[in-house]
Amino acid sequence: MEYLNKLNKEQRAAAMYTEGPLLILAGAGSGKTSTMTHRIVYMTEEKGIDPYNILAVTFTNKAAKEMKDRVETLIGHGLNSWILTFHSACLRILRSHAEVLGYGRDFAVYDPTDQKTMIKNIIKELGIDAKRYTPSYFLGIISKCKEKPITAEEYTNVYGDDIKAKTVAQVYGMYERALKKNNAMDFDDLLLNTVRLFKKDETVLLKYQNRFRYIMVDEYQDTNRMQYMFIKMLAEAHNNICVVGDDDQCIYQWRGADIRNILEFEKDFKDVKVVKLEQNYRSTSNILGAAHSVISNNRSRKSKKLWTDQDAGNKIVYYRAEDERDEAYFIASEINRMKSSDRKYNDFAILYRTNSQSRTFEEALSRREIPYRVLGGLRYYDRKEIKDITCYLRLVQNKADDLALIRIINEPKRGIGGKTLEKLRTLAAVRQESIFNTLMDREVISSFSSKISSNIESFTELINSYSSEKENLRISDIYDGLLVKSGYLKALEEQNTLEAESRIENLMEFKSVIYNYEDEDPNITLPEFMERIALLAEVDNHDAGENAVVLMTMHSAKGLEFPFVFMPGMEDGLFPGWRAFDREDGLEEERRLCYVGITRAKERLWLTSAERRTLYGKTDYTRESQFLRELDKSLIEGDAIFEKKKRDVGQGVFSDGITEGSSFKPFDQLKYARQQMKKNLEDSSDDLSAGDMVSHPKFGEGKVLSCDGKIVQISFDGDVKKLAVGFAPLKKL
DNA sequence: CTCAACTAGGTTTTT
DNA sequence: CCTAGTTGAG
Repeated sequence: MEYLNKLNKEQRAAAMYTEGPLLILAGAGSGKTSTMTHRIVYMTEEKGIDPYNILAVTFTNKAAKEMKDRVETLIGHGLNSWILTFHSACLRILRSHAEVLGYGRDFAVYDPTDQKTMIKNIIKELGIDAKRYTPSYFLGIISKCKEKPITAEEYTNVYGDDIKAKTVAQVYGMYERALKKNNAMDFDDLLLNTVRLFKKDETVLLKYQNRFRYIMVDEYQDTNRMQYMFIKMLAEAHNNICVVGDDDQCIYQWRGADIRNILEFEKDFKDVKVVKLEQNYRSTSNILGAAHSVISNNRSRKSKKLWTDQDAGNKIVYYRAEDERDEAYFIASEINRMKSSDRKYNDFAILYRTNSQSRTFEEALSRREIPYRVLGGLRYYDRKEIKDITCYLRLVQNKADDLALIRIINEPKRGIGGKTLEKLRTLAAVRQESIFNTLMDREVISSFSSKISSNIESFTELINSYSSEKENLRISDIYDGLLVKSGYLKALEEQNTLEAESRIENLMEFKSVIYNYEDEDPNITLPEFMERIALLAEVDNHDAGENAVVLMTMHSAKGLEFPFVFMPGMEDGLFPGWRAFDREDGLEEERRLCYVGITRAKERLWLTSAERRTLYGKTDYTRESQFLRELDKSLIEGDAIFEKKKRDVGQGVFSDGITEGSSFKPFDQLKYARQQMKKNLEDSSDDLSAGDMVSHPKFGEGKVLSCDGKIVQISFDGDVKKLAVGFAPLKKL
């Protein structure tokens, strides 16, 4: 019980209240995670609750991982509770019961890019005027529907049956059918289908109700309707549900988060115990005061007031820059200045409203050779090259994935262009089979010119050889092999541009991600790996130990903290964003976001804005953010010090002597990784004959039994494996 | 079929 | 400003 002494009175009360519904209203920095982890420890260690019966859901993988790690550190061993994100919890459940809903067990998860591609196809197919209806228009509506939920059939009943609604309903319907046909679910489906599953098959629901007798939900203020139903259905049986949240930090309403979930929790469940955590352990009182002066302009909020016993600390710095470059250079030099006093780079964070703001900062930071890390924005697998290679992997795993095939069949260029592909698609549609299957038909292939048909053949051969070997190969070897043998890497190298170089770099980085997974679980299979990737946001990759300044949106920063925080772009129209005024509650949500941003800071906070800002190629004069006007002025240190110094001294030279154009080389892992990859593949010798001794990275040493030039049979300790010559990573001994 | 040159449209935030 | 998509010349 000693470990509970680290908690304050309220925290302890929350941790020890294990039976019945519990609402923890936890202000920013009030030790929420600590309370939750101790609660789990208390339940398992003191109350004798089997960890197997505990379910804890979070929004991000990062939060889930952190909670799990912290519990395991406290108890000193692993535990078999489910501590997962909503989406991965649903995915896990669906994997075991998908057939109840008519899906195959190995259904794919489609990410937003896939969704967009599908909608584009449908728009084309229906001949819809692409100028009036964009893919994102449909996707937005569809996603909203799935949150309610409203099916495609119900759509016109709800929204009338004018042309517009009919079009939407039609697209929605086709989208759903296409998903089903591809045996795929989108992110919304994961939740929706789990709830459907629970409704459809009571034994399944009972099974999980019976397992999860104790349920915890993090960031409850951000749950949407489906997430609420998911939790509610599971919790109904035992009623041991603990939700943690802060209505002031609800920043996902635009995405369907329903703030009523937390405001009405006390009505939803009977005899709710409420605990308020109001002592902030994170920030100085100046920072807290600033946060409070902003958020108190919101009308609809549960009453609570954070307090701290920390000192006032430094005042908040506000700097009004000339333009966004000046803003970035100011921040970069402030980091330099602070850094000298034995601080590490990862003590600094730059939190902005929109991802597009990151560019200027990247420039300014690299010019000063300040290491930085941009999180979010284009996610890893949204980048073209990552998406491409992922599609190769997807196709290897599941040859029926038409979406993946279409994307890569001519990437890199192998002379299979639009015309050819169109023929193949219609043919496959007529024959009601996957495109890949159609490609395997010799008759079909021979109907094309000899050049095209041989191209097709080598493509199918490439996929097939890895597909048949996928059980034997490590993911990293499949990855290397595909990159090299598809010619993808070569095509990039031949471009010989800076851009191609950075693409290669990204591919190498992706490879190190693969290595990490393999290190954690040497037996990880391709499907397992793909699954983890699908639900991974880049923020989850944030390594707090890396000595680099962190750049991300305020949204992504929720749940994190930094000693020094910069919030640039404090201008009306940017923050709060102009779009905030479309929605009734939009401004309040922006204000909550501002609150979240400010409360990330532990010691010092800088706010900046620019007089002129170039956005989408247009330069405009700006007005200082209304949030600045709301801030308690007595907490701000003026910008007097900076006003007099012109930061731009002459052409391209900045006041601290850094010259424009001095290039910045990040690091040269890249060359090394590429050499290794090539070497790895060259090792896979193709001139093997019976009797040779070889070594395989996964199976160890073995003896070649036979080799016909295509397939080699090797005995590893009596275990005979068939491997494809030229593809398996074999080393002749 | 590919490549280059051009145009139009779009940007909030994310699992 | 950037990207994705289109068009026209090889």
